[in-house]
Amino acid sequence: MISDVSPFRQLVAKLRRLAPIDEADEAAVLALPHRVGRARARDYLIREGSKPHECCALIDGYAARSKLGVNGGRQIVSFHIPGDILDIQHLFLERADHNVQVISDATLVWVPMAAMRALATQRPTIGTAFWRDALIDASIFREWVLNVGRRDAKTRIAHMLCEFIVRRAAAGLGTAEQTQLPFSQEEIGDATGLTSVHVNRMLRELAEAGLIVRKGRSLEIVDWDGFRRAAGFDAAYLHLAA
Amino acid sequence: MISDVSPFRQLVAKLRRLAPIDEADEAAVLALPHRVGRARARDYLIREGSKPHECCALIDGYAARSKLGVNGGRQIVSFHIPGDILDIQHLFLERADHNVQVISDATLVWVPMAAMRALATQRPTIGTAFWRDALIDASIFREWVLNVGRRDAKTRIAHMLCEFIVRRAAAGLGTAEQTQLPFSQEEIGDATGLTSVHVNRMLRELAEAGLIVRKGRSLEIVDWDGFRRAAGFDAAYLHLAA
DNA sequence: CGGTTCTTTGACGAGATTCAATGCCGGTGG
DNA sequence: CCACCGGCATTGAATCTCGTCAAAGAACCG
Repeated sequence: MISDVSPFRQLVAKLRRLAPIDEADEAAVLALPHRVGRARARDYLIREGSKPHECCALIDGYAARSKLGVNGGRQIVSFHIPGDILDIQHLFLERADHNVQVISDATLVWVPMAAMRALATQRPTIGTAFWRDALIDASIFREWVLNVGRRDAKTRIAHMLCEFIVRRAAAGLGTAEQTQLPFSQEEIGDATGLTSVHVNRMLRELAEAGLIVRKGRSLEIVDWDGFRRAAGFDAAYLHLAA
Repeated sequence: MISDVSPFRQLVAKLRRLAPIDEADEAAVLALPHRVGRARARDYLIREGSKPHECCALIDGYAARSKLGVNGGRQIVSFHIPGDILDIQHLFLERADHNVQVISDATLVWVPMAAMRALATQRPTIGTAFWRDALIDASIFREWVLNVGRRDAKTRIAHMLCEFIVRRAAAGLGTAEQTQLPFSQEEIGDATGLTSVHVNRMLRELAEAGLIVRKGRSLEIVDWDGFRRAAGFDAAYLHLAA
Protein backbone atom coordinates (compact mmCIF):
# COMPACT_ATOMS: atom_id res chain seq x y z
CA MET A 1 0.00 0.00 0.00
CA ILE A 2 1.55 3.27 -1.10
CA SER A 3 0.62 6.14 1.15
CA ASP A 4 1.11 9.85 0.83
CA VAL A 5 1.40 10.06 4.61
CA SER A 6 4.85 9.70 6.12
CA PRO A 7 5.30 6.79 8.54
CA PHE A 8 6.83 9.41 10.83
CA ARG A 9 3.72 11.55 11.11
CA GLN A 10 2.73 10.35 14.61
CA LEU A 11 6.33 10.47 15.79
CA VAL A 12 6.83 14.04 14.59
CA ALA A 13 3.60 15.08 16.29
CA LYS A 14 4.82 13.53 19.52
CA LEU A 15 8.24 15.20 19.32
CA ARG A 16 6.51 18.51 18.70
CA ARG A 17 4.63 18.03 21.96
CA LEU A 18 7.94 17.45 23.76
CA ALA A 19 10.16 20.22 22.41
CA PRO A 20 9.98 23.18 19.99
CA ILE A 21 11.27 21.38 16.93
CA ASP A 22 11.58 23.42 13.75
CA GLU A 23 11.19 22.55 10.07
CA ALA A 24 14.78 21.45 9.68
CA ASP A 25 14.30 19.10 12.62
CA GLU A 26 11.16 17.71 11.07
CA ALA A 27 12.89 17.28 7.72
CA ALA A 28 15.68 15.38 9.44
CA VAL A 29 13.18 12.98 10.97
CA LEU A 30 11.36 12.45 7.69
CA ALA A 31 14.70 11.76 5.97
CA LEU A 32 15.56 8.95 8.41
CA PRO A 33 16.32 5.59 6.79
CA HIS A 34 13.55 3.21 7.74
CA ARG A 35 11.30 0.32 6.97
CA VAL A 36 7.65 -0.10 7.83
CA GLY A 37 6.49 -3.34 9.39
CA ARG A 38 3.34 -4.97 10.66
CA ALA A 39 2.77 -7.11 13.72
CA ARG A 40 -0.13 -9.18 14.97
CA ALA A 41 -1.53 -9.21 18.48
CA ARG A 42 0.91 -10.85 20.87
CA ASP A 43 3.93 -10.66 18.53
CA TYR A 44 7.18 -9.77 20.23
CA LEU A 45 9.05 -6.71 18.95
CA ILE A 46 11.94 -6.92 21.40
CA ARG A 47 12.95 -9.78 23.65
CA GLU A 48 14.64 -9.50 27.01
CA GLY A 49 18.33 -10.28 26.62
CA SER A 50 18.57 -9.37 22.93
CA LYS A 51 20.71 -6.60 21.46
CA PRO A 52 18.47 -4.42 19.28
CA HIS A 53 20.08 -2.69 16.30
CA GLU A 54 16.94 -0.99 15.13
CA CYS A 55 14.73 1.44 16.96
CA CYS A 56 10.99 1.11 16.46
CA ALA A 57 8.09 3.51 16.84
CA LEU A 58 4.37 2.71 16.82
CA ILE A 59 2.37 4.04 13.88
CA ASP A 60 -0.88 2.29 14.62
CA GLY A 61 -2.10 -0.09 17.34
CA TYR A 62 -1.00 -0.66 20.91
CA ALA A 63 2.02 -2.20 22.61
CA ALA A 64 3.16 -3.17 26.09
CA ARG A 65 6.49 -3.63 27.85
CA SER A 66 6.69 -6.62 30.13
CA LYS A 67 8.99 -8.66 32.35
CA LEU A 68 8.62 -12.22 33.54
CA GLY A 69 8.68 -13.30 37.18
CA VAL A 70 10.30 -16.53 38.34
CA ASN A 71 6.95 -18.30 38.73
CA GLY A 72 6.17 -17.53 35.10
CA GLY A 73 3.92 -14.60 35.91
CA ARG A 74 4.07 -11.66 33.52
CA GLN A 75 4.24 -8.08 34.74
CA ILE A 76 3.37 -5.39 32.23
CA VAL A 77 5.29 -2.22 33.08
CA SER A 78 3.81 0.18 30.53
CA PHE A 79 1.46 0.54 27.59
CA HIS A 80 2.15 2.44 24.41
CA ILE A 81 0.14 4.30 21.83
CA PRO A 82 0.81 5.49 18.25
CA GLY A 83 3.73 7.91 18.09
CA ASP A 84 5.57 6.31 21.02
CA ILE A 85 9.16 5.26 20.57
CA LEU A 86 9.36 1.75 21.94
CA ASP A 87 13.05 1.36 22.62
CA ILE A 88 14.77 4.67 23.09
CA GLN A 89 16.69 2.99 25.91
CA HIS A 90 18.73 1.06 23.36
CA LEU A 91 20.26 4.26 22.05
CA PHE A 92 22.59 3.97 25.04
CA LEU A 93 22.08 0.51 26.54
CA GLU A 94 23.21 -2.55 24.65
CA ARG A 95 20.98 -5.29 25.94
CA ALA A 96 17.20 -5.31 26.41
CA ASP A 97 16.12 -5.78 30.03
CA HIS A 98 12.47 -6.41 29.18
CA ASN A 99 10.15 -7.55 26.41
CA VAL A 100 8.09 -5.38 24.11
CA GLN A 101 4.95 -6.91 22.64
CA VAL A 102 2.11 -5.50 20.61
CA ILE A 103 -1.27 -6.12 22.23
CA SER A 104 -3.29 -5.49 19.07
CA ASP A 105 -2.52 -5.73 15.39
CA ALA A 106 -0.09 -2.89 14.76
CA THR A 107 1.96 -0.98 12.23
CA LEU A 108 5.50 0.08 13.07
CA VAL A 109 8.41 1.97 11.64
CA TRP A 110 11.94 0.66 12.19
CA VAL A 111 15.00 2.92 12.07
CA PRO A 112 18.66 1.88 12.44
CA MET A 113 19.78 2.70 15.96
CA ALA A 114 22.86 4.54 14.70
CA ALA A 115 20.70 6.87 12.64
CA MET A 116 18.55 7.68 15.68
CA ARG A 117 21.62 8.32 17.78
CA ALA A 118 23.06 10.61 15.11
CA LEU A 119 19.75 12.45 14.92
CA ALA A 120 19.75 13.02 18.67
CA THR A 121 23.22 14.55 18.63
CA GLN A 122 23.08 16.49 15.37
CA ARG A 123 19.70 18.03 16.13
CA PRO A 124 19.83 19.25 19.74
CA THR A 125 16.14 20.07 19.96
CA ILE A 126 15.30 16.53 18.92
CA GLY A 127 17.83 15.37 21.49
CA THR A 128 15.92 17.33 24.11
CA ALA A 129 12.65 15.80 22.96
CA PHE A 130 14.18 12.33 23.34
CA TRP A 131 15.44 13.26 26.80
CA ARG A 132 12.03 14.46 27.89
CA ASP A 133 10.39 11.37 26.47
CA ALA A 134 12.74 9.06 28.37
CA LEU A 135 12.31 11.04 31.60
CA ILE A 136 8.54 11.03 31.33
CA ASP A 137 8.65 7.28 30.76
CA ALA A 138 10.63 6.99 33.99
CA SER A 139 8.07 9.14 35.80
CA ILE A 140 5.33 6.82 34.60
CA PHE A 141 7.24 3.80 35.90
CA ARG A 142 7.51 5.49 39.30
CA GLU A 143 3.78 6.07 39.33
CA TRP A 144 3.26 2.41 38.48
CA VAL A 145 5.38 1.35 41.44
CA LEU A 146 3.07 3.44 43.62
CA ASN A 147 0.01 2.09 41.85
CA VAL A 148 0.92 -1.55 42.29
CA GLY A 149 2.46 -1.05 45.73
CA ARG A 150 -0.04 1.11 47.57
CA ARG A 151 -3.46 1.21 45.93
CA ASP A 152 -6.25 -1.32 46.37
CA ALA A 153 -7.39 -3.39 43.43
CA LYS A 154 -10.27 -1.23 42.22
CA THR A 155 -8.40 2.06 42.47
CA ARG A 156 -5.39 0.47 40.88
CA ILE A 157 -7.26 -0.70 37.81
CA ALA A 158 -9.06 2.61 37.45
CA HIS A 159 -5.81 4.54 37.74
CA MET A 160 -4.10 2.52 35.07
CA LEU A 161 -7.05 3.01 32.72
CA CYS A 162 -7.18 6.75 33.47
CA GLU A 163 -3.55 7.11 32.53
CA PHE A 164 -4.08 5.32 29.26
CA ILE A 165 -7.06 7.47 28.36
CA VAL A 166 -5.34 10.74 29.26
CA ARG A 167 -2.24 9.87 27.28
CA ARG A 168 -4.36 8.87 24.36
CA ALA A 169 -6.30 12.11 24.53
CA ALA A 170 -3.08 14.13 24.75
CA ALA A 171 -2.01 12.49 21.51
CA GLY A 172 -5.27 13.55 19.88
CA LEU A 173 -6.63 10.03 19.71
CA GLY A 174 -10.06 10.58 21.25
CA THR A 175 -11.65 11.60 24.54
CA ALA A 176 -12.53 9.37 27.48
CA GLU A 177 -16.12 8.71 26.53
CA GLN A 178 -15.20 7.92 22.93
CA THR A 179 -12.39 5.55 23.75
CA GLN A 180 -12.86 1.81 23.41
CA LEU A 181 -10.24 0.35 25.70
CA PRO A 182 -8.30 -2.43 23.97
CA PHE A 183 -7.28 -4.51 26.97
CA SER A 184 -8.20 -8.05 27.91
CA GLN A 185 -8.83 -8.62 31.59
CA GLU A 186 -5.69 -10.70 31.70
CA GLU A 187 -3.66 -7.76 30.38
CA ILE A 188 -5.20 -5.46 32.95
CA GLY A 189 -4.26 -8.00 35.61
CA ASP A 190 -0.71 -8.31 34.35
CA ALA A 191 -0.38 -4.53 34.41
CA THR A 192 -1.76 -4.12 37.92
CA GLY A 193 -0.29 -7.16 39.64
CA LEU A 194 -3.69 -8.82 40.01
CA THR A 195 -5.24 -12.00 38.64
CA SER A 196 -7.67 -11.78 35.74
CA VAL A 197 -10.32 -13.28 38.00
CA HIS A 198 -10.03 -10.45 40.46
CA VAL A 199 -9.91 -7.89 37.67
CA ASN A 200 -13.22 -9.29 36.48
CA ARG A 201 -14.79 -8.79 39.89
CA MET A 202 -13.52 -5.25 40.20
CA LEU A 203 -14.72 -4.32 36.72
CA ARG A 204 -18.14 -5.61 37.65
CA GLU A 205 -18.15 -3.35 40.70
CA LEU A 206 -17.04 -0.38 38.64
CA ALA A 207 -19.87 -1.15 36.22
CA GLU A 208 -22.39 -1.50 39.07
CA ALA A 209 -21.26 1.90 40.33
CA GLY A 210 -22.19 3.33 36.94
CA LEU A 211 -18.68 4.42 36.03
CA ILE A 212 -18.03 2.10 33.11
CA VAL A 213 -19.99 -0.02 30.66
CA ARG A 214 -18.74 -3.33 29.38
CA LYS A 215 -19.65 -4.20 25.81
CA GLY A 216 -18.58 -7.69 24.89
CA ARG A 217 -14.83 -7.72 25.27
CA SER A 218 -14.08 -4.03 25.42
CA LEU A 219 -15.18 -1.37 27.84
CA GLU A 220 -16.01 2.31 27.90
CA ILE A 221 -15.96 4.98 30.54
CA VAL A 222 -19.39 6.57 30.87
CA ASP A 223 -18.71 8.88 33.83
CA TRP A 224 -15.26 10.30 33.37
CA ASP A 225 -15.33 12.63 36.38
CA GLY A 226 -16.55 9.89 38.68
CA PHE A 227 -14.08 7.43 37.27
CA ARG A 228 -11.20 9.82 37.66
CA ARG A 229 -12.24 10.50 41.23
CA ALA A 230 -12.49 6.78 41.98
CA ALA A 231 -8.96 6.39 40.65
CA GLY A 232 -7.56 9.34 42.59
CA PHE A 233 -5.98 10.31 39.31
CA ASP A 234 -3.76 13.39 39.00
CA ALA A 235 -2.05 13.77 35.62
CA ALA A 236 0.89 15.86 36.90
CA TYR A 237 3.30 12.95 36.59
CA LEU A 238 2.68 12.76 32.85
CA HIS A 239 4.31 16.20 32.37
CA LEU A 240 1.96 16.98 29.51
CA ALA A 241 2.54 20.75 29.35
CA ALA A 242 5.75 21.21 27.38
CA MET B 1 36.10 21.88 57.14
CA ILE B 2 38.52 22.32 54.27
CA SER B 3 39.18 19.11 52.40
CA ASP B 4 41.70 18.22 49.74
CA VAL B 5 39.17 15.82 48.22
CA SER B 6 36.80 17.20 45.61
CA PRO B 7 33.10 16.95 46.42
CA PHE B 8 32.79 15.51 42.92
CA ARG B 9 35.02 12.50 43.55
CA GLN B 10 32.16 9.99 43.85
CA LEU B 11 30.29 11.54 40.95
CA VAL B 12 33.32 11.38 38.65
CA ALA B 13 33.85 7.75 39.62
CA LYS B 14 30.25 7.00 38.76
CA LEU B 15 30.42 8.79 35.39
CA ARG B 16 33.57 6.85 34.59
CA ARG B 17 31.62 3.64 35.13
CA LEU B 18 28.99 4.85 32.68
CA ALA B 19 31.02 6.21 29.78
CA PRO B 20 34.69 6.61 28.74
CA ILE B 21 35.15 10.13 30.04
CA ASP B 22 38.59 11.68 29.51
CA GLU B 23 40.64 14.15 31.53
CA ALA B 24 39.05 17.18 29.95
CA ASP B 25 35.63 15.77 30.87
CA GLU B 26 36.75 15.22 34.44
CA ALA B 27 38.20 18.73 34.62
CA ALA B 28 34.89 20.13 33.41
CA VAL B 29 33.05 18.32 36.19
CA LEU B 30 35.52 19.48 38.83
CA ALA B 31 35.16 23.06 37.59
CA LEU B 32 31.38 23.04 38.06
CA PRO B 33 30.01 25.82 40.27
CA HIS B 34 28.67 24.22 43.42
CA ARG B 35 27.99 24.27 47.12
CA VAL B 36 28.28 21.45 49.60
CA GLY B 37 25.42 20.83 52.02
CA ARG B 38 24.48 18.51 54.83
CA ALA B 39 21.18 16.90 55.66
CA ARG B 40 19.88 14.88 58.58
CA ALA B 41 17.92 11.65 58.41
CA ARG B 42 14.42 12.28 57.05
CA ASP B 43 15.18 15.75 55.61
CA TYR B 44 13.60 16.46 52.27
CA LEU B 45 15.90 17.44 49.39
CA ILE B 46 13.20 17.82 46.76
CA ARG B 47 9.46 18.03 47.22
CA GLU B 48 6.84 16.85 44.80
CA GLY B 49 5.42 19.83 42.93
CA SER B 50 8.45 22.09 43.36
CA LYS B 51 10.60 23.47 40.55
CA PRO B 52 14.23 22.64 41.35
CA HIS B 53 16.90 25.05 40.08
CA GLU B 54 19.81 23.13 41.48
CA CYS B 55 20.86 19.58 40.81
CA CYS B 56 22.15 17.56 43.72
CA ALA B 57 24.40 14.52 44.01
CA LEU B 58 25.06 12.35 47.07
CA ILE B 59 28.56 12.49 48.51
CA ASP B 60 27.92 10.49 51.65
CA GLY B 61 24.88 8.76 53.16
CA TYR B 62 21.74 7.32 51.62
CA ALA B 63 18.62 8.76 50.02
CA ALA B 64 15.25 7.58 48.75
CA ARG B 65 12.71 8.79 46.22
CA SER B 66 9.10 8.50 47.30
CA LYS B 67 5.54 9.30 46.36
CA LEU B 68 2.48 9.55 48.56
CA GLY B 69 -0.73 7.59 48.03
CA VAL B 70 -4.15 9.07 48.69
CA ASN B 71 -4.56 7.21 51.98
CA GLY B 72 -1.35 8.82 53.21
CA GLY B 73 0.77 5.75 52.54
CA ARG B 74 4.28 6.35 51.28
CA GLN B 75 5.77 4.37 48.42
CA ILE B 76 9.53 4.49 48.07
CA VAL B 77 10.45 4.05 44.40
CA SER B 78 14.26 3.88 44.67
CA PHE B 79 17.21 4.13 46.99
CA HIS B 80 20.43 6.00 46.29
CA ILE B 81 24.05 5.69 47.28
CA PRO B 82 27.05 8.06 47.21
CA GLY B 83 27.84 9.23 43.67
CA ASP B 84 24.21 9.09 42.52
CA ILE B 85 22.69 12.14 40.91
CA LEU B 86 19.37 12.65 42.64
CA ASP B 87 17.50 14.77 40.15
CA ILE B 88 18.82 14.41 36.67
CA GLN B 89 15.20 14.44 35.53
CA HIS B 90 15.01 18.15 36.25
CA LEU B 91 17.52 18.88 33.54
CA PHE B 92 14.56 18.57 31.17
CA LEU B 93 11.42 18.49 33.31
CA GLU B 94 10.32 21.57 35.16
CA ARG B 95 8.34 20.22 38.06
CA ALA B 96 9.21 17.43 40.50
CA ASP B 97 6.77 14.51 40.36
CA HIS B 98 8.08 12.88 43.53
CA ASN B 99 9.93 13.56 46.77
CA VAL B 100 13.59 12.94 47.49
CA GLN B 101 14.55 12.38 51.12
CA VAL B 102 17.76 11.33 52.79
CA ILE B 103 17.32 8.26 54.97
CA SER B 104 20.52 8.76 56.97
CA ASP B 105 22.61 11.79 57.79
CA ALA B 106 24.15 12.79 54.49
CA THR B 107 26.49 15.14 52.63
CA LEU B 108 25.51 16.52 49.24
CA VAL B 109 26.82 18.71 46.48
CA TRP B 110 24.46 21.15 44.75
CA VAL B 111 25.07 22.43 41.22
CA PRO B 112 22.98 24.98 39.31
CA MET B 113 20.77 23.11 36.86
CA ALA B 114 21.87 25.34 33.96
CA ALA B 115 25.50 24.42 34.57
CA MET B 116 24.66 20.71 34.50
CA ARG B 117 22.67 21.11 31.32
CA ALA B 118 25.55 23.00 29.69
CA LEU B 119 27.96 20.27 30.79
CA ALA B 120 25.78 17.60 29.19
CA THR B 121 25.71 19.38 25.84
CA GLN B 122 29.27 20.73 25.70
CA ARG B 123 30.84 17.43 26.74
CA PRO B 124 29.16 14.71 24.69
CA THR B 125 30.72 11.83 26.61
CA ILE B 126 29.33 13.22 29.83
CA GLY B 127 26.01 13.63 28.05
CA THR B 128 26.16 9.94 27.20
CA ALA B 129 26.93 9.08 30.82
CA PHE B 130 23.90 11.10 31.93
CA TRP B 131 21.76 9.32 29.35
CA ARG B 132 22.92 5.92 30.52
CA ASP B 133 22.34 6.89 34.13
CA ALA B 134 18.78 8.01 33.43
CA LEU B 135 18.04 4.91 31.38
CA ILE B 136 19.41 2.58 34.04
CA ASP B 137 17.28 4.38 36.62
CA ALA B 138 14.27 3.66 34.42
CA SER B 139 15.27 0.01 34.15
CA ILE B 140 15.39 -0.17 37.94
CA PHE B 141 11.92 1.32 38.20
CA ARG B 142 10.65 -1.35 35.80
CA GLU B 143 12.19 -4.04 37.95
CA TRP B 144 10.50 -2.51 40.99
CA VAL B 145 7.12 -2.68 39.28
CA LEU B 146 7.75 -6.39 38.77
CA ASN B 147 9.02 -6.76 42.32
CA VAL B 148 6.01 -5.15 43.93
CA GLY B 149 3.54 -6.59 41.44
CA ARG B 150 4.51 -10.23 41.11
CA ARG B 151 6.76 -11.45 43.91
CA ASP B 152 5.68 -12.68 47.34
CA ALA B 153 6.66 -10.75 50.42
CA LYS B 154 9.83 -12.61 51.37
CA THR B 155 11.25 -12.73 47.86
CA ARG B 156 10.33 -9.11 47.37
CA ILE B 157 12.21 -7.91 50.42
CA ALA B 158 15.22 -10.06 49.58
CA HIS B 159 15.27 -8.79 46.01
CA MET B 160 15.21 -5.18 47.03
CA LEU B 161 18.06 -5.74 49.49
CA CYS B 162 20.07 -7.67 46.88
CA GLU B 163 19.81 -4.79 44.48
CA PHE B 164 21.01 -2.34 47.06
CA ILE B 165 23.99 -4.49 47.98
CA VAL B 166 24.99 -5.12 44.38
CA ARG B 167 24.79 -1.46 43.46
CA ARG B 168 26.78 -0.58 46.52
CA ALA B 169 29.43 -3.14 45.64
CA ALA B 170 29.57 -1.88 42.06
CA ALA B 171 30.36 1.56 43.45
CA GLY B 172 33.21 0.09 45.50
CA LEU B 173 31.42 0.56 48.80
CA GLY B 174 31.83 -2.91 50.30
CA THR B 175 30.77 -6.49 49.65
CA ALA B 176 27.56 -8.19 50.73
CA GLU B 177 28.89 -9.69 53.94
CA GLN B 178 30.50 -6.41 55.00
CA THR B 179 27.47 -4.28 54.38
CA GLN B 180 25.39 -3.01 57.27
CA LEU B 181 22.04 -2.27 55.69
CA PRO B 182 20.76 1.13 56.79
CA PHE B 183 17.01 0.57 56.49
CA SER B 184 14.33 0.63 59.14
CA GLN B 185 11.64 -2.00 58.73
CA GLU B 186 9.21 0.75 57.90
CA GLU B 187 11.42 1.90 55.03
CA ILE B 188 11.69 -1.64 53.71
CA GLY B 189 7.91 -1.85 53.89
CA ASP B 190 7.44 1.44 52.06
CA ALA B 191 9.80 0.24 49.34
CA THR B 192 8.13 -3.13 48.89
CA GLY B 193 4.49 -2.17 49.31
CA LEU B 194 4.19 -4.07 52.60
CA THR B 195 3.48 -3.06 56.19
CA SER B 196 6.35 -2.83 58.64
CA VAL B 197 4.66 -5.54 60.71
CA HIS B 198 4.79 -7.99 57.86
CA VAL B 199 8.35 -7.00 57.00
CA ASN B 200 9.28 -7.87 60.57
CA ARG B 201 7.81 -11.34 60.23
CA MET B 202 9.53 -11.98 56.89
CA LEU B 203 12.89 -10.82 58.24
CA ARG B 204 12.49 -13.22 61.11
CA GLU B 205 11.92 -16.06 58.66
CA LEU B 206 14.95 -15.03 56.61
CA ALA B 207 16.98 -15.03 59.82
CA GLU B 208 15.62 -18.43 60.85
CA ALA B 209 16.65 -19.74 57.43
CA GLY B 210 20.21 -18.64 58.23
CA LEU B 211 20.41 -16.10 55.42
CA ILE B 212 20.65 -12.92 57.44
CA VAL B 213 21.54 -11.83 60.97
CA ARG B 214 19.77 -8.99 62.71
CA LYS B 215 21.91 -6.93 65.02
CA GLY B 216 19.91 -4.38 66.92
CA ARG B 217 18.38 -2.15 64.27
CA SER B 218 20.52 -3.05 61.30
CA LEU B 219 21.01 -6.31 59.49
CA GLU B 220 23.68 -8.22 57.63
CA ILE B 221 23.66 -10.90 54.97
CA VAL B 222 25.59 -13.96 56.17
CA ASP B 223 24.90 -16.29 53.22
CA TRP B 224 25.07 -14.23 50.07
CA ASP B 225 24.59 -17.08 47.62
CA GLY B 226 21.59 -18.41 49.50
CA PHE B 227 20.13 -14.96 49.88
CA ARG B 228 20.56 -14.18 46.22
CA ARG B 229 18.91 -17.47 45.34
CA ALA B 230 16.02 -16.80 47.70
CA ALA B 231 15.52 -13.44 45.99
CA GLY B 232 15.72 -14.87 42.48
CA PHE B 233 18.08 -11.99 41.81
CA ASP B 234 19.63 -11.43 38.39
CA ALA B 235 21.63 -8.22 38.05
CA ALA B 236 21.23 -7.88 34.27
CA TYR B 237 18.75 -5.03 34.65
CA LEU B 238 21.37 -2.90 36.41
CA HIS B 239 23.46 -2.76 33.20
CA LEU B 240 26.66 -2.70 35.21
CA ALA B 241 29.07 -3.57 32.40
CA ALA B 242 29.70 -0.34 30.51
C1' DC C 1 -19.93 -23.95 12.76
C1' DG C 2 -16.17 -25.63 15.45
C1' DG C 3 -12.48 -24.31 17.97
C1' DT C 4 -10.12 -20.93 20.51
C1' DT C 5 -9.75 -17.22 23.40
C1' DC C 6 -11.75 -14.48 26.83
C1' DT C 7 -15.18 -13.75 30.47
C1' DT C 8 -17.88 -14.96 34.38
C1' DT C 9 -19.05 -17.13 38.74
C1' DG C 10 -18.60 -19.81 43.17
C1' DA C 11 -16.25 -21.99 46.95
C1' DC C 12 -12.32 -22.15 49.46
C1' DG C 13 -7.66 -21.00 51.15
C1' DA C 14 -3.54 -18.28 51.79
C1' DG C 15 -1.10 -14.23 52.51
C1' DA C 16 -1.03 -9.78 54.17
C1' DT C 17 -3.25 -6.05 56.97
C1' DT C 18 -5.05 -4.13 61.08
C1' DC C 19 -5.25 -3.29 65.81
C1' DA C 20 -3.25 -3.34 70.05
C1' DA C 21 0.04 -4.18 73.50
C1' DT C 22 4.78 -4.89 75.00
C1' DG C 23 9.66 -4.56 74.81
C1' DC C 24 13.97 -2.72 73.46
C1' DC C 25 17.53 0.68 72.48
C1' DG C 26 19.67 5.20 72.26
C1' DG C 27 19.55 9.84 73.40
C1' DT C 28 18.57 13.78 76.50
C1' DG C 29 18.15 16.26 80.49
C1' DG C 30 17.80 16.59 85.42
C1' DC D 1 24.44 8.52 86.68
C1' DC D 2 19.95 7.47 86.29
C1' DA D 3 15.20 8.30 84.76
C1' DC D 4 12.52 9.26 81.23
C1' DC D 5 11.04 9.55 76.43
C1' DG D 6 10.57 8.69 71.59
C1' DG D 7 11.29 5.84 67.83
C1' DC D 8 11.55 1.12 66.31
C1' DA D 9 10.98 -3.66 66.74
C1' DT D 10 8.26 -7.60 68.12
C1' DT D 11 4.29 -10.50 68.85
C1' DG D 12 -0.57 -12.32 68.80
C1' DA D 13 -5.35 -12.48 67.32
C1' DA D 14 -8.88 -11.32 64.32
C1' DT D 15 -10.04 -9.84 59.78
C1' DC D 16 -10.09 -9.04 54.96
C1' DT D 17 -8.46 -8.76 50.42
C1' DC D 18 -7.02 -11.22 46.86
C1' DG D 19 -5.44 -15.73 44.81
C1' DT D 20 -6.43 -20.51 43.47
C1' DC D 21 -9.03 -23.99 41.41
C1' DA D 22 -12.55 -25.42 38.60
C1' DA D 23 -16.29 -25.26 35.49
C1' DA D 24 -19.42 -23.12 32.37
C1' DG D 25 -20.78 -19.57 29.23
C1' DA D 26 -20.08 -15.84 25.67
C1' DA D 27 -17.76 -13.73 21.87
C1' DC D 28 -14.82 -13.86 17.99
C1' DC D 29 -12.18 -16.25 13.93
C1' DG D 30 -11.55 -18.49 10.06
